[in-house]
Amino acid sequence: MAERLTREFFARSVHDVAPELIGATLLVDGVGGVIVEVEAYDQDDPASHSFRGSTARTASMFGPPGHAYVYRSYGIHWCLNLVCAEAPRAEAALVRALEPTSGLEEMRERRGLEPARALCSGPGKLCQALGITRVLDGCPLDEPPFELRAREEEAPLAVGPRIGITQAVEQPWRYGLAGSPFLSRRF
DNA sequence: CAGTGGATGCTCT
DNA sequence: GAGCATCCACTGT
Repeated sequence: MAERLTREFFARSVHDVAPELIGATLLVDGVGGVIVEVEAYDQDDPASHSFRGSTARTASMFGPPGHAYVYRSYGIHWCLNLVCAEAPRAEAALVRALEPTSGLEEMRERRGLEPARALCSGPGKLCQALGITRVLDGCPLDEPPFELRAREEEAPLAVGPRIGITQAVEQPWRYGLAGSPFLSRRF
């Protein structure tokens, strides 16, 4: 059985943690799958929510590592981040896509009938499929309802620029499982 | 296919 | 009151 990811794993630079998350398993109440795409955001990054300091919305990104930072995007979607680095650093990895492996029926109930490759292929989609909302903002990742397990083997990485941002567009801080059909977009 | 625009709510200026 | 770390439906090839 793969090792559980604890606070110590996340208490490092997001630029070290993010690529190691590819291939890890993320479950919420037993529903989820294998992480195939993440993006790194650090505090010196104009595209990061932590760039302009702590606010009510971003407080959990400034909290201890190994916790969730959940925010609403475009008024409609929820997005899940895994908080990295020790305070006062504020870094996080945005989980952008999963390969669904567990609880497919529940995901389809939440998102409607879809092929497996479309259930979690985007940050808003996977939060809907896993039932992630603001309720989980600030919750520890090593306790229920979360279950987070390390990858069993090193994963072939794809790297590229991040998606949907207007600042620091050129930084290659998007990581994916090379060749996976479950990505939000091809690299 | 690719490209466009609407929905929607909350934060910050 | 603008602007979003998005998604989907709709258009036109």
